[in-house]
Amino acid sequence: MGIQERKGREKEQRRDEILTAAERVFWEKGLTVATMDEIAERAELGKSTLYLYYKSKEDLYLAVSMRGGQIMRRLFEEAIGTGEPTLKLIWNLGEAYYRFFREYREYFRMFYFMENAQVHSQVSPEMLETCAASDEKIWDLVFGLIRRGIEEGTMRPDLDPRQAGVMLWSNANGLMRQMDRAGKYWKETLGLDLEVTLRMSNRFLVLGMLTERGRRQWEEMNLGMEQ
Amino acid sequence: MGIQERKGREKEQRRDEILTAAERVFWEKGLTVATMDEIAERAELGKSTLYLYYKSKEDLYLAVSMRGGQIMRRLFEEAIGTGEPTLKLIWNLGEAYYRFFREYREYFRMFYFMENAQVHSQVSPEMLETCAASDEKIWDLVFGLIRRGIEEGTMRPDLDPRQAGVMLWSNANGLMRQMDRAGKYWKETLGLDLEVTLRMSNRFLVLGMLTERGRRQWEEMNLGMEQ
Amino acid sequence: MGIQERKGREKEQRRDEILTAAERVFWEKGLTVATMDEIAERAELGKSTLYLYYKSKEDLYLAVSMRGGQIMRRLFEEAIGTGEPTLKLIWNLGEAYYRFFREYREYFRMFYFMENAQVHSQVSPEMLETCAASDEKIWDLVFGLIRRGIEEGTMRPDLDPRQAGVMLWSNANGLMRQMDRAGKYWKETLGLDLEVTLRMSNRFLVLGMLTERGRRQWEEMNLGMEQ
Amino acid sequence: MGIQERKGREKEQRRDEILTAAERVFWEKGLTVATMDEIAERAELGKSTLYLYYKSKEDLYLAVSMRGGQIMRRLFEEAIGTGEPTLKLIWNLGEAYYRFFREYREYFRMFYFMENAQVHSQVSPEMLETCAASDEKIWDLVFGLIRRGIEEGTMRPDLDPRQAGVMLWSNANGLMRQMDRAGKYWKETLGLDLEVTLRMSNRFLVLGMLTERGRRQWEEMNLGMEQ
DNA sequence: TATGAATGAGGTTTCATTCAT
DNA sequence: AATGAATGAAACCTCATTCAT
Repeated sequence: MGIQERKGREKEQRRDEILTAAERVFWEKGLTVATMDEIAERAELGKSTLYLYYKSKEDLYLAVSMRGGQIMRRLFEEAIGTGEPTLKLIWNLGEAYYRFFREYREYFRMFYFMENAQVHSQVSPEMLETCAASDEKIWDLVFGLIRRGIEEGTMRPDLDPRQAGVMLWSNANGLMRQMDRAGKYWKETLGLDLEVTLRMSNRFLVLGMLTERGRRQWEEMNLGMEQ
Repeated sequence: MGIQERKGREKEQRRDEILTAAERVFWEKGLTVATMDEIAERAELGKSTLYLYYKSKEDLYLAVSMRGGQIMRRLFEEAIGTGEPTLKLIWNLGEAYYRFFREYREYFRMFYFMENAQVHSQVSPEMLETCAASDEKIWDLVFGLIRRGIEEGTMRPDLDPRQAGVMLWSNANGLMRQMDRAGKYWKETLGLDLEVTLRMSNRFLVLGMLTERGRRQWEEMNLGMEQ
Repeated sequence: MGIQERKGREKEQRRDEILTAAERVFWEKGLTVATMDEIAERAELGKSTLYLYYKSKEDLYLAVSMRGGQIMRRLFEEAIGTGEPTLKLIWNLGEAYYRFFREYREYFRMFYFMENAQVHSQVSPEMLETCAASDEKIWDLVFGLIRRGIEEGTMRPDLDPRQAGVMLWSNANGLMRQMDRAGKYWKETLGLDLEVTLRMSNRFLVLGMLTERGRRQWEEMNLGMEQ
Repeated sequence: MGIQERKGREKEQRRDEILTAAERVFWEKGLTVATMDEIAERAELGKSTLYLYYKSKEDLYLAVSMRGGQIMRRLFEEAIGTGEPTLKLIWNLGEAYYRFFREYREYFRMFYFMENAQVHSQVSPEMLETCAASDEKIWDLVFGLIRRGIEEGTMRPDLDPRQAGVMLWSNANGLMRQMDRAGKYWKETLGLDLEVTLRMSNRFLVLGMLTERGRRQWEEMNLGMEQ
């Protein structure tokens, strides 16, 4: 039994080492250019050993991605676990996503991959499912929060919580993509700080979702107006 | 003289045939999986002939992409050339982008590619420049429109036109990505039509940008409330 | 008739222009790396036009080579047309070859090509024949000279003129190849001037071919001892 | 331990098999015309396997070449290891080179390749170095022998051993090239056996290098006069 | 469990040459 | 005579993946 356990631990640890090696390579080269050879070398393992742990390069890529997903979820949970009013928590959530974007940019970029349906074919179904599950948990955090806002009467009762959630999320996402790709250009050539833009758009959207009471509460908190 | 012209026309036509063949293959397989072999076969040309017209697979991909860019620009120009009030034109622009998304989905997807900096290295500088120029023209349409709104006093004077532009564009983009990737899931599993969400978020954002006068005008037009 | 002539002249001139263009490209890149495209561009002609004048790249290469052959023959003829004693003329011939090596190195190098029988297959029979004819003329110069030496009693009567000729020629050739490939190395690293070596070996060979009378005459002329 | 060893042996053997297959193809087709495809097929290996062992076609070519170099060195060492007088050994060396030419003609031809600087660019630096080292060892054999002759007073003291060496080598080389390319022509059309010429020229050169004492010793041995 | 070795399937690109005009 | 366009054949090389040990 003890042996079983140790073996299990060791195996888990080995998986982790592989992920760490893969991470670096994927971050440097991207999915296409990265090679299993290089990952194996960086992991100080035989190339074929990688296949004992992950079924394909794409699977491995997704596994690394999911590390990012976990970090994101942790940030989200911290952001909404402060005991502050619901509207503030919603704001916090946006800020947490933005922080994830700033501090874990590489993971953020890896998420692009999921958007390319054509590559999904290379991924094992199990991995896809694991991903979907992870995704769902995050969405649930968001949905739950908005549902709470509706229940307490600060958010409009005609709002579908999921609609509101996807709206906020997609908006933030779209802008951060823009920042990632061309933020430098916007700032240096056009003199425009997209970070401000991001907060502003977020505020506009939230305002659209609030009841009169919510609006008053929001203005008291003065969110997204600093700077 | 006549000969010269005809030759020129024929060459242009041949370029077009190649694009059309490439289009299909790229749409079916995606950039990575598509092969020049298959494109050549579909174009009923020798593979090497392709290289007479386009320097690399990536170049060809971008050339196809730019067909989409041109369509988009045409749609945009139509949308804002109706002589309607500025706010309505802004709305039209969003609708035009959504129409592009619905009717030219494949082109929309090709734009993903531009976001992947790692592949840029394979593209010829000339092609990149052409792309950038095309991009700029589209942005200018958007910026100009918002600037007009500010000048006529329907949009808030403290607004930076470019900030407003990128806000609207990124939001729409983010949501449409979501729709593309998982729209079916949202609709069939969650019963949520993201098209409605898209219009709603767009309306919220615009509302945030309007002056009091603009808001009244907007409400009269009742935009984004149908359905 | 006049027209015929002019056409002929023009055609000859065009052939020459092509040769000149090809020359440069071959000298810069070598046979393998040079491309017909580049040659055509340098000649300011369409690529297919080249094929009107030369059947293949290899043919063209040989045609350029033969320009070198003609130069060599001219040098040889000058060298033995001075009216000096036969032994001096033999020496002159060696010097002429060496001069060709120094001043027309690129042509010298092109001759390597002939040694590679495997490439001969790509050459048209006519071109090969032309080459052989050119070769023969040069050999005849050499043979004739030695024959004269034998007849006048300065060279050993038991010598086969052709044997003596090929001996002198191959020896010089072998050393000049060495110089061409690694002359710098011999000089700079080993401090050895292969030019001296070349003259010395030539002298040794000639001495071996002389009769007693020839030897006296040779010593009077003091050839290959300077420096 | 046993396993390690066996694996090492097997790998070495595989390298050898590849060399043998490559050898045949290169000999038949020459470097340019030979293809890795054909070599792989002849080796009954996947084409990619070749690249596991050799970095490029040129590298593989050189590796085959070096087999020839090793054979040559072995012949040379045998030739000078007989305990005979130095002058005889020098003669032996020439004979050994000629024997190499006759019996390992294909390798001899491969050496042409080294003279083509343009192809060097395709070769890995390691391979070039290995080649250079192999070359040097052979030259050292030759130089050492002549140095010995000078020391013992049979060869002229004013002679530079390296000069003498390159002289003998280049002369032999030049003639053998002639034989290789056109030996048949000389023999059948002109009735001249270049083998005799080779020995004669060699004798003439050596004679030029000898002291009076050396000359007497040489004549006693009657070298190069047989037949 | 770990891996070295092997490979198959295909990748893009090049270029001498031909053909229709 | 001249050429632009087209191409076929092949070239080298890569890499994810599998297999025998």
